[in-house]
Amino acid sequence: MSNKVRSVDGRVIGSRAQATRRRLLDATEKLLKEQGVFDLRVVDITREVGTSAATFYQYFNDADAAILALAEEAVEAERPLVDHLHPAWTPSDVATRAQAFVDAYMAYWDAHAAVLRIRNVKAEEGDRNFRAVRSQANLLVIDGIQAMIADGVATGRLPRTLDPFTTGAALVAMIERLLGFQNEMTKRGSSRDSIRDTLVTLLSRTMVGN
Amino acid sequence: MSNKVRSVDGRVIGSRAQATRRRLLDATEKLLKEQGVFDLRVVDITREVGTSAATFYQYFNDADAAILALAEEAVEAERPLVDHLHPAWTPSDVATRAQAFVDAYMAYWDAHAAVLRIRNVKAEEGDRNFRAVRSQANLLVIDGIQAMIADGVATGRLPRTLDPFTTGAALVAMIERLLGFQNEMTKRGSSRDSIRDTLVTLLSRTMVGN
DNA sequence: TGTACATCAGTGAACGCGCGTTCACTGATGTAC
DNA sequence: TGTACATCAGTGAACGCGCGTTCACTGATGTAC
Repeated sequence: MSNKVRSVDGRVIGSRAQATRRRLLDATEKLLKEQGVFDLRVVDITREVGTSAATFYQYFNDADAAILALAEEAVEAERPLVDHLHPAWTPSDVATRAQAFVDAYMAYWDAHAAVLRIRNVKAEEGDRNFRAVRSQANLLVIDGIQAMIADGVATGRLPRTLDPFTTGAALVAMIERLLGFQNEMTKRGSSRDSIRDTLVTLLSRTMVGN
Repeated sequence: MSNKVRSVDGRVIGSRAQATRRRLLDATEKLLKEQGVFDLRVVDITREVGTSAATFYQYFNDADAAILALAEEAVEAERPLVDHLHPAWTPSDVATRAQAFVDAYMAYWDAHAAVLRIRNVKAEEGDRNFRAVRSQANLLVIDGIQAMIADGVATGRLPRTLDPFTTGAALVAMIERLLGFQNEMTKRGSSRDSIRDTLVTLLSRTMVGN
C-alpha cells in the first residue's frame, strides 16, 4: 500500500500530472459548492480546468471517485481538531478550551461543508467507501470526547446513564448538523456567535459537568 | 390556495387519478430507500407502478417534485411528536416523558429517513422549496423545546448562556443526525437502547437541568 | 335501466439532447550518451 | 551541449446509450335524460 498518487491504470504519476489531478479536484470542489452534487458533470469539471474529459478519466473512474478523494483529504484536515481535546478539559479551563474547539470546528466545517454533506448522504445511502471515510473522520473526534466523558462518569461528576461512546457520537452529530442549519437559523435570530456560545455551553455541561 | 390535489396543468383530479398519484409517490419513496437519490429515474418509478412515464408527468414536473411532495407529507407525520412537548416536562416526569419523545422521534426517523436525508441535502444546497419544508418541520419541534428552555433559564435552573432557540435547534440537530449514524454505531458497540438512553439523558439534563 | 355524450385518466411511440466513455493520436518532458 | 529515443501526459473526435419529455391518441368513468 504505497500512498503515491496513481493514475487509473495504476502507474505512479509525475509532478505535472499531479498538478493536473489537483486542479481537477479543486474544480470538483468548486462546482460542488456552487451548484451541488445533482448538477455535477464530468464535462463541467474538465471545462472548469480547461482540459478535456479524457484527461479526467486518466485520474478518476468517475465523478464519485473524485468526491471520495476530496472526502479523504477532509479526514486529514480534521486531524488538528483533535489537539483541542488533549489533555482532557478541566473545570477551570473548560470555558476557553471548549470555545477554541468549537471555533476550530466551525472553521473546518465552513471550509469543507459541500464535500462533507455529500460524503454523509452517500455514507447513509450505503456506499462502503464513503462510510469508511466518514467513520474514520468521526472517530478521531469521538475518541477524544469519549475519554473525557468516561473519566467524568468514573469520578461521579457525570451520570452513569451517559454511555461515553454514544455521547461522543451525539455531540459530534450535534455540532456537525447544527452548522448545516446555520443559514436558516440566522434568519430567525440566532447569530453565529450565539450558535458558538450555545455549543460551548452544551459541550461544557455534558463533558465536564458544569 | 385550495389544498385539493391537482395535476400539472392545474385541474383538480378525481379519486382514480389520486390513487395513481399516490402509487407514484409510494414507488418514489421505495426506490429512494432501496437505491438512493443518485440512481432515481422517472422511468424506474413508473416501471415500479406498472404505468407509463407519460403518466408521471401528469402529476409531477420532475422527480424532484415528487420528492418534495413526500417531504411535505413528512411534515405532517412530524406533527404528533409535538404532543410530547406539551405541557412542559417537570423534574418529576422528565424521565418518562423524554423517553416517550425520543422513542417517537426514532420511530418517525426510521419511517422517513430516506426522504428526510434528501430534503436536508437539497435544503443545504440552497433549494428554496426544500428549505421551506425543512424549516417548517424543524420549527414544530424546536418551538416546544425552546419554550421549556426559556422557562428553565428564567427560573435559574439553567445557565443564562443557553440561548433557547439555538439550543432547541442544537438538540433537534443532535437527535436527527445521530440517528443517521446508527448503522455504523451499532457496529462499534452502541446498541439502539444505549442510543435511546443517551439521548434521553442529554435532553433531560439540557432541558430540565437534571 | 339504457343510451349518448362529455370529461377524465392513461399511454405508445417517437424524438433528440446531453452526457459518459474510449481510442488512436499528438505533443511535452525526461534521459542516456 | 546536443541529439535520439523513451516515456509521460493530454486530447479531438466519435460513438451510442439512456433518459426526459411530448403529443396525438385510446380507453375508462361519469352524467344527463
